[in-house]
Amino acid sequence: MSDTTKKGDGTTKEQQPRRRQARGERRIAQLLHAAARVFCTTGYTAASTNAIAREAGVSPGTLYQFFPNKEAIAIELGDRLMHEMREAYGEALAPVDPATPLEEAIGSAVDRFMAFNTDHPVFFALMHGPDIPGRMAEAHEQLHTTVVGRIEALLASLMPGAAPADVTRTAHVCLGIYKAGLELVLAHEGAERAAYIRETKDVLIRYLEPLVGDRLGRA
Amino acid sequence: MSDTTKKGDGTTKEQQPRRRQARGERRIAQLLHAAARVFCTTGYTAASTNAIAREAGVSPGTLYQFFPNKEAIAIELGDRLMHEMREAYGEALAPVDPATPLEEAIGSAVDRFMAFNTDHPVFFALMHGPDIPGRMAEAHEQLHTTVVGRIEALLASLMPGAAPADVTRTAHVCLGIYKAGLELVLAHEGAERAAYIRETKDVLIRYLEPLVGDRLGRA
Amino acid sequence: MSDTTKKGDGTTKEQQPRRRQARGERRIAQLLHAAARVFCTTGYTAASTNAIAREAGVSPGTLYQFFPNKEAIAIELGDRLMHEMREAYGEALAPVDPATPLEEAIGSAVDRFMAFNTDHPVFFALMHGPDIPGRMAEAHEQLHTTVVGRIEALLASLMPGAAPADVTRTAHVCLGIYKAGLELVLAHEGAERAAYIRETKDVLIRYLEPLVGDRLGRA
Amino acid sequence: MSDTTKKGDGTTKEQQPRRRQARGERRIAQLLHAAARVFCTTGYTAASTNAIAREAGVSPGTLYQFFPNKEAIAIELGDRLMHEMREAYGEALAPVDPATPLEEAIGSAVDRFMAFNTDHPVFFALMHGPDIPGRMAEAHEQLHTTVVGRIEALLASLMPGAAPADVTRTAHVCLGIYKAGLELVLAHEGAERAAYIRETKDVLIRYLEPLVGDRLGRA
DNA sequence: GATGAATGAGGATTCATTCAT
DNA sequence: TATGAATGAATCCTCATTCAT
Repeated sequence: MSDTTKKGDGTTKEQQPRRRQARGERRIAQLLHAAARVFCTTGYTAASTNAIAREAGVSPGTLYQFFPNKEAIAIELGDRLMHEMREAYGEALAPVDPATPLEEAIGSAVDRFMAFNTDHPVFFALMHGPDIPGRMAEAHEQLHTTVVGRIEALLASLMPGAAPADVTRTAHVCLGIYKAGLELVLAHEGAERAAYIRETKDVLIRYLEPLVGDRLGRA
Repeated sequence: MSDTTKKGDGTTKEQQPRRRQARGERRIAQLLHAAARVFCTTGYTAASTNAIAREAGVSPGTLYQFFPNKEAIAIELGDRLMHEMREAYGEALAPVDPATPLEEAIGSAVDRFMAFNTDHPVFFALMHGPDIPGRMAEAHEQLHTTVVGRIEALLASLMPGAAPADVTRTAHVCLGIYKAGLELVLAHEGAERAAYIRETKDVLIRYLEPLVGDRLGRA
Repeated sequence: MSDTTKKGDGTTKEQQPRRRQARGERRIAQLLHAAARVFCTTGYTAASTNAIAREAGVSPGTLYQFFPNKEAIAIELGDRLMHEMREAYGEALAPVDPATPLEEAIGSAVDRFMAFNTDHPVFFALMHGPDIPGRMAEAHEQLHTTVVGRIEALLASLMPGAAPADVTRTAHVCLGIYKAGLELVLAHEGAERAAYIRETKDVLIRYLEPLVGDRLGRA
Repeated sequence: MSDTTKKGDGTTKEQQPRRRQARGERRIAQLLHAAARVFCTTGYTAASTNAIAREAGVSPGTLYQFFPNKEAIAIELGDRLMHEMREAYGEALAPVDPATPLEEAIGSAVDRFMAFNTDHPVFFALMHGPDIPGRMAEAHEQLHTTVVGRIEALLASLMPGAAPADVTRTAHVCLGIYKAGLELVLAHEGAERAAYIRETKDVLIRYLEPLVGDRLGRA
């Protein structure tokens, strides 16, 4: 409230940008957290910007000072989520050591992602398939593209000889399987949830096994 | 389809109104077609009853003469879709002859369903996962339950010794895989689409193979 | 009227927003006036929120920024009316000096209320009996209860020995008489109106006389 | 169903009008009963013509074959109610034998009317004061006028010397008191209802006593 | 930056009434 | 007559977004 006021001079232009930005950052984080909560509670489509602002404890106007529209909130949220994911579980997305058995590679990757996604349920809301096949909202599109890219990179190291188109397709399929598994995981708890994690791994492993059959330790 | 026979009572009430109701029946069909188009264009959530009425070329009031709300439209649409599916591809959902190789069984089932679903893209809109895991709209719930039930029945014949809970879980996973595949299939065309159908089959086959390993012709 | 004092805590939060809220306060008043006009013109039941907004010269959305629904408008309007009434004619509802002759007490009370109600004809709309006996809308209920309570308090001082149930019943009857009289008063003008005020007083006086017969100055 | 059909001749034009009218009469009665039920349940304003038709088990179109609009239904209902009232309790509204004590006259009149009105709660819905003082709906207006006229006639015999304007005013006041009492009576049951009937009588008696003070047996 | 008021088009739904059959 | 389909304006209410302060 009294950050820049009551100083009586109009010349403090060198220091303030820092402050400003810091404050702005805090606001943005606050808004994104609120958005995450609202998206989780109501889903992306049903989430209203007013509700997000309310949840963040700020006015609608303030929200629009930082984001031009609802989409932008989701996009930024997705970006940050990806950053956070990379920081927390970076290696899970890194090219795999060819010596690692596929089961282990997939098992640990799924474990990490599932853990991240159950900790950050927004992810589901943002990855949630488009209402109309083929046409995704900007926000989803962006996140989706990024994620597919990472999976492609991962797969490239597993399927060295495959054509790019095949890698891309396989990546899409893997993501599809993962999202389907995630939905089921999030919809259950306890032992049942664990069972669905297990199933998701199995589906992926069995799907990929023949595609990467010529790897070390599997022949 | 059958106006007066459903209950099997030989009395056959409602003979005079048949002509009158014919118009209504047509309107209902027309409205459901319009709804299907709108659901496909905008997705279920974003579809508005006014848009459906407009698409059907009638006034909002007319829509509400036949359906109490959007939900009811989706439910009826789902019902009819299931009926149509059963009539057209009934045997695809029937218990499988144990002599059929799994690949063939799944291959033909996926072919049939994919064909049906590309012919009736609404199905995807109606099966489209809930915005929030666990909480589905009535319309989705109903269709989902029916479909899962059918898959369970199918699987029961493939996994004779399995615990019901496992069958249920497997059914959910299969449906998840299928929906993920369908989304990809609908998002592509031509050769790419065919490739995705191939992938979907592979995922399912490889996933189910070990679970039904004791079948004839597979040992 | 008093912005920050209601709760009596010396901390006086909300100092900065005062200016901001001033506009809102004005809008609320404006909306309530508009609502009063519309209620008087069309009656409470037939009044539409859009009509109220239009009358106030604002958009529907603005109305809903301040009131969640029609009911709330009526309730707030009733509250303000009661406040205003208490401030303007507070003593008319205060326990009566036992020395005052009944005629005078009732005469002056009716005069005051009639004056207030002809100045604020909304009151009638808000007090207007329920469409179905026994079932009142919240808005009416609230105002009704308050008013009956006041009358009970007044009567309690006039009928010291009476059972509470009798006092309550008498209060309801008095209010009924008053409302019936008010309807007639509002439906007429000039001399005829005055005559109806006279009649209303007479009805009340004659009804209450035997019930408070043991008062000073009347024996 | 088979009233005029399957006779194969188009010449039966003399007898049918009777039949027609008879059937029409039945329909009208049926609709009016339904309307009465709906008016009682929801109040006049909230009652919908569709609801009335449904309650009567006919289509909306049929309703409009007999009544041009909602108002007309209420008017006709009010008329019939008045007829029935006159037939059942005709003498209660007849000029009073000057020898009858006022208490008895009013007591029996109120008893009769209250009995009629609790038996026919529609009456309340139709007599229910206008939403806006002075402006009544046609239906109410008509019934109101008739009722006031009867009361005037009754009072004329009690207040032989009074000016017509005074009689009219007194009649309005009496009706107001009665309606207020009726509302309270209908809102309560059992002993409390009886008590309110008692109060209504008292109010009327005490109000009228001085106005008819020079009657036999009261001086 | 921050606030909260303001917008107005759009959503679901209802209803008195009319019309074709 | 009777039916039930059809209408379309009107209802309440929401929401993304903008604006004055």
